[in-house]
Amino acid sequence: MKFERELLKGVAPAVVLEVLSRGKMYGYELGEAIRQRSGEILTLGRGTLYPLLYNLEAKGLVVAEWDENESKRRRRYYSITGKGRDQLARQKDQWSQLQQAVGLVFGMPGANVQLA
Amino acid sequence: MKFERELLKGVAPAVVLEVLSRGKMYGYELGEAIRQRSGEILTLGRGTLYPLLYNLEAKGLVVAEWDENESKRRRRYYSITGKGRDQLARQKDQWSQLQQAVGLVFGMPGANVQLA
DNA sequence: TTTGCATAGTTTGTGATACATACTATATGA
DNA sequence: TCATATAGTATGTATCACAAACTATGCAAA
Repeated sequence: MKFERELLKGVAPAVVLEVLSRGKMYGYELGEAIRQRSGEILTLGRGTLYPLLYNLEAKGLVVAEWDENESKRRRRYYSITGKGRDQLARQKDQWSQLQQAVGLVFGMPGANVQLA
Repeated sequence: MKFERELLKGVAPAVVLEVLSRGKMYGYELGEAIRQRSGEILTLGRGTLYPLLYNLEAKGLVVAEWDENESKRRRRYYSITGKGRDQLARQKDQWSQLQQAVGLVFGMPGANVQLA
């Protein structure tokens, strides 16, 4: 599914953090996981996903480490940090609010989703 | 409500087109209408709304005309075009899909909203 | 009268970022 | 050997939300 470019903006970091909140992953694996978990709808290209990960790392929301196994192909594993979890909770809340607001404007019912 | 800056991206044009699809409005009025219709959640500043309208006009999705009444304060009325309505339908569909995809990733239920 | 507030629109500059594309490189199976 | 899938990096482009500063009008209260 090819989205209008800008539509994905803003929600992409939250999606990455959400998937990482269930366990560490390396970049490529993460891209596949997002695709599968979103019902094949969200597909982040390399040029989107990797810079996004660098950005999250720079903000201290994830930490990265190279695969300790030297013999295999080099993989960089990403884990979410405590700060990342806090940020994720805020972003999910904001997403929920945005969803509700846009639902009201569009006249879509049933956009009232609760978070934990 | 102050959203994470980027979260609003992409959906803003659709919100504007949606509100305009119910009748012509001038910029300031439109901003207030969006705020009210979204349950006071979405507030587009002048620096967001006006450039957005210029952009939609340049793309032929809306047309603008100055208020014919000379004596009053100048107001620029915007109307949605046929092309704008087509675009709106596509954008609403994309929003619906994105909502569903993100809902799946976040594990939120009830994100299956139908469009007409 | 003048002062302040709400209305109304324009313009500029900043920061952020999704994406395409091109590049290097490894593992595996036909 | 060669194609394909995997894995990560780097660069350049286009887009856009927003703050802030600016001009200007209408109206009501001090």
